[in-house]
Amino acid sequence: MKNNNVTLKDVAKIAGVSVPTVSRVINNEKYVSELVKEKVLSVVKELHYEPQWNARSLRLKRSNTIGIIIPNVSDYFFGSIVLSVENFFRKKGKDIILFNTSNNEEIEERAIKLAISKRVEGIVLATILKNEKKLKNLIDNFGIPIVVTDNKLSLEKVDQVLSDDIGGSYKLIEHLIKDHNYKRIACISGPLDESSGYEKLEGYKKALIEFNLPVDQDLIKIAYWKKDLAYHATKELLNYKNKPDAIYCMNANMLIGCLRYLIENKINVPDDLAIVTFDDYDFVSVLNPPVTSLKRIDIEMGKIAAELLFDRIEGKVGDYKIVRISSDIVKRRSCGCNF
Amino acid sequence: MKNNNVTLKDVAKIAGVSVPTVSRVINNEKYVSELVKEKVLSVVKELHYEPQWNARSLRLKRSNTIGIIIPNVSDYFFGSIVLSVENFFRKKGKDIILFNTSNNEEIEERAIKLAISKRVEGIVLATILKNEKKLKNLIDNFGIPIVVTDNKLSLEKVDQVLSDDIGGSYKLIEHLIKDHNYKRIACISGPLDESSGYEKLEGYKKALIEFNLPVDQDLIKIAYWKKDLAYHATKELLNYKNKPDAIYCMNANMLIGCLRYLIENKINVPDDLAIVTFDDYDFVSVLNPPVTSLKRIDIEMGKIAAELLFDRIEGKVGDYKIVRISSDIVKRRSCGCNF
DNA sequence: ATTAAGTATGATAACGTTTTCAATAACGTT
DNA sequence: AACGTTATTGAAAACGTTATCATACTTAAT
Repeated sequence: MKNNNVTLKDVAKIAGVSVPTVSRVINNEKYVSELVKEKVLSVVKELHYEPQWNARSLRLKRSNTIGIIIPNVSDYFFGSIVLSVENFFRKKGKDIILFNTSNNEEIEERAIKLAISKRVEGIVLATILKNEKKLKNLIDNFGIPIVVTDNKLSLEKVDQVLSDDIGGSYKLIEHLIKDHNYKRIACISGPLDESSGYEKLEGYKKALIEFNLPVDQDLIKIAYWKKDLAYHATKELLNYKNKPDAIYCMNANMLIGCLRYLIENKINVPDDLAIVTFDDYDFVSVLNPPVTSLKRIDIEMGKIAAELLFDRIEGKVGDYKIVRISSDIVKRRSCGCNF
Repeated sequence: MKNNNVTLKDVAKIAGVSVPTVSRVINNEKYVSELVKEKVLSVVKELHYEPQWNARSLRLKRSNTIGIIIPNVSDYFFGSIVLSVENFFRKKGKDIILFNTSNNEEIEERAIKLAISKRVEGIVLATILKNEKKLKNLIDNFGIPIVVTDNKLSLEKVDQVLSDDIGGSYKLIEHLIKDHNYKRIACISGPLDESSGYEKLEGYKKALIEFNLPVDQDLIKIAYWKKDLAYHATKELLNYKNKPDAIYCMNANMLIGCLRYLIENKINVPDDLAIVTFDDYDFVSVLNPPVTSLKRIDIEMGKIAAELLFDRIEGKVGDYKIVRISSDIVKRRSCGCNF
């Protein structure tokens, strides 16, 4: 009864037909008699035959597999991306093979090569920019469809799905200034050599400048998307003689670090300090007070990335796109709104 | 310069040697002369040769791939499991292929078959119990190593890594009763046909009984791990004439739903109502007030699951284990503690 | 009745590897 | 000088599929 590697040959022998005939049956091709079909299917069932994808892929030169390369699945943002990419491609009958890079450029490079070696049909890639040159080489040499997300790359021949970081930041800061009259708005930032950090900072500055507020370098703390660094950044900011009256956190991790300091030090939001953050993960709305942020677009980004990749895999030609997804502000009490 | 499928044969031809020789070089076998080795490696580099895993796997009868089957990657718990399993097996040179089942039994069954069809070397499975019988068949028929996590299965021939749900619940409720004298403790529960729901409820009841409190069915609301159902459950609970004085949420999603209702209705924690929850994800500690919970063990569970699976794959024999991981309480202000 | 077209099957080759196995060369030992 | 090792290589087979081709049998159309 135990399978442990039944092959077409085994099925063929017992069913008393040839190997190609069995293949035809399980692939539902025409030109198989009803009689044979039934016989074969019954043997397939009896032996618990399952086709072997290695062999199939080798023969078909098609792996039916998509690679997804991200820093960390358990991150709020990347988890969602993986989920929606998986959902999309599962429906298309393709599998997802997952690579966590832990933000390590060496691991990322190995991941890309491995993915290629596995002959994935395409890659969804959230890259750290440091590999840009190597990545260009890989794309040129292997010509595999890649969709980039999260960080913008200055590469041709890839589609990109990005959030409107400049616009999003701008909306948040504009709201703080225009609707609530905050004047010293600090910013806990991601690294500026990643486009998402750089552009979010651009949006922040743009709003300040537009409303005639000074851009004070002391109010900009780079915390590399990390909780603990954000904690320390918050501490520094609030130890200034001339304290900020609002803090903008560029991602959820840093929001958590920031809040940890505020709670430990019993700083009241929004009375002592306003808070806004970029992404609206579900816990953000149940913080006390709920935190103003931008509506989530991660699920949508994943879906669009998957669609673009699928089109490329199917051979659709055309210019490579950079899709920017912008998002509305969700006003909540952390900035003084009364919702 | 473009690769697009360089094979050993191509390398062999240009290097002026035979195919097996190239194979020997890239696999670092002995009995290859230095001269040939150098020549071959230079051609490999020049042509950007990457070995083709399909062919390799077919020949070696080894896929170097692990399947991981879970309801939802972007869930706090499962995201962590996936992360630690990936980390472990990546170091062992194995890939992870990911299946989201969306808690759908049909999808789960297909996922298991697909995984087998891909000849994964083992499976980490967080299953919904409904497939238990089919799962037993699959295991019997294919004899593939499986480690089960999250929910306990009454199956032999699998290792299991579970949290100590009874003990954990007990600790939380005990704390509420013994240290803070709460008397009407409600419970927002997962479904009772999953062991994690059932056992958490057992722990809850055990504590009540032990401290001579009645088990009031009206205070037990099943919200199927979902935010919105937990929201409604909370609403119902707080509309009773005889309101609860504390609520225990069995997972993070339901905590979020519960908190949403509390915030909307300006219910003060812990003055009006105490809250405890099972898992200590990072946002739990920055809620206002921070919520009492049990220390996270998801990362550890993933690691242990991976280790057990690896041992089975390597052929280690021995009794199948059920590893229970228990976890300490983290006391915070949501239940009246003063931390 | 002859032919053409369609239906049903199997033999053979191919996908890209690795693993025998055999052949040859190089080398020291007697 | 004959021999046994050991080192180096290649030819051929195999892994489990699917595609191509050829063959044989039906059926329908003339």
